[in-house]
Amino acid sequence: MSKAIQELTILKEHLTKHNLKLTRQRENILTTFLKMEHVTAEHMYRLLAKKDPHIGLATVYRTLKLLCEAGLAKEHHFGTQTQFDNVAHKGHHDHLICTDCGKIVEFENCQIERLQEEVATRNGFTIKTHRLELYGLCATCRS
Amino acid sequence: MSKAIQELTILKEHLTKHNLKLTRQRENILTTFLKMEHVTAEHMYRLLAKKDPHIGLATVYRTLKLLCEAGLAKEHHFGTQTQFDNVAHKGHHDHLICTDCGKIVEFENCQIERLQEEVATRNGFTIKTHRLELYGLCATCRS
DNA sequence: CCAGAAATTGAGAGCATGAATCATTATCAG
DNA sequence: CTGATAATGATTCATGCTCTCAATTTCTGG
Ligand SMILES: [Mn+2]
Ligand SMILES: [Mn+2]
Ligand SMILES: [Zn+2]
Ligand SMILES: [Zn+2]
Repeated sequence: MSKAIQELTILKEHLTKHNLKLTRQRENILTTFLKMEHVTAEHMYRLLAKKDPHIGLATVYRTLKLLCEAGLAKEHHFGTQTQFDNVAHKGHHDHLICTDCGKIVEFENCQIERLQEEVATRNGFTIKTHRLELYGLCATCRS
Repeated sequence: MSKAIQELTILKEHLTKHNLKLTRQRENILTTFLKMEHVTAEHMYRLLAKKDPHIGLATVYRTLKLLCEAGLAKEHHFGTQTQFDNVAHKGHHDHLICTDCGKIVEFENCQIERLQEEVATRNGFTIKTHRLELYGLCATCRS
């Protein structure tokens, strides 16, 4: 089973479970979404408008939110931009962001995660989510 | 020298250095700002409006930005809210945020900071800033 | 294969935050 | 004081996203 089909299956199951319908727009948005790592709603809208000039911006926003609910996407707020992250085949990770060229590198560091838990426990908190973003210059932009 | 006077001095020096003027509004905003740890522009606006109903919202935004430039405040984006943090007497710190009651706890963990540097170096990045926020439930809201 | 209930769509209005505009007012150096 | 210059505040604008609603599409089950 190819990855794209597997993700379409996940979406279909989510739709069925919530009495929602599979539409041409939802399929198109998923297909385009799966081709990239991170994408903004506006960017997706412009990509889709090339194929279907009548796609609505509201539909793009609604569907990206739907993909989050189905567990296929994850929303990240980097600076002023809201990026949707293709997470179906990824575990948890945080991000390094180049403030010059916008390059995004994903990383995972379980030592940091463990220390976060420690901090929370020490303060009587139970962590539900966290957000760790490192902003700076990538190797290319530094030189 | 009291803390409030010390901070007024810092602001005055910043103003002089940049050919800016000390106004009644700027003094009032600083005075109110120094009384709290974290505040939003809207909240500050409502507090000030009690004393001076003619204060402009734009002035509040402009002055909070000015306080950031003078090093007295630091802007944080928590969820959808933008909080201004009274940092004159604090070093760098990150935040634990209760998603139920909104409580904010500050912490500092140099082990995490060091690991962040390591991650960046390993990926060829030079960190300029970072953002670490832990969201969850505080002890009170958990029970 | 329908018919019809229910969900979805897209155009545009609405909303929230924050920044720009600009005529009027306040500051402050000389 | 006075004049150059900066600041203010009412308002409009910009951005990013959500809501509204009439028209359309989906899809179930007879
Ligand atoms: Mn990612
Ligand atoms: Mn703080
Ligand atoms: Zn770069
Ligand atoms: Zn709480």
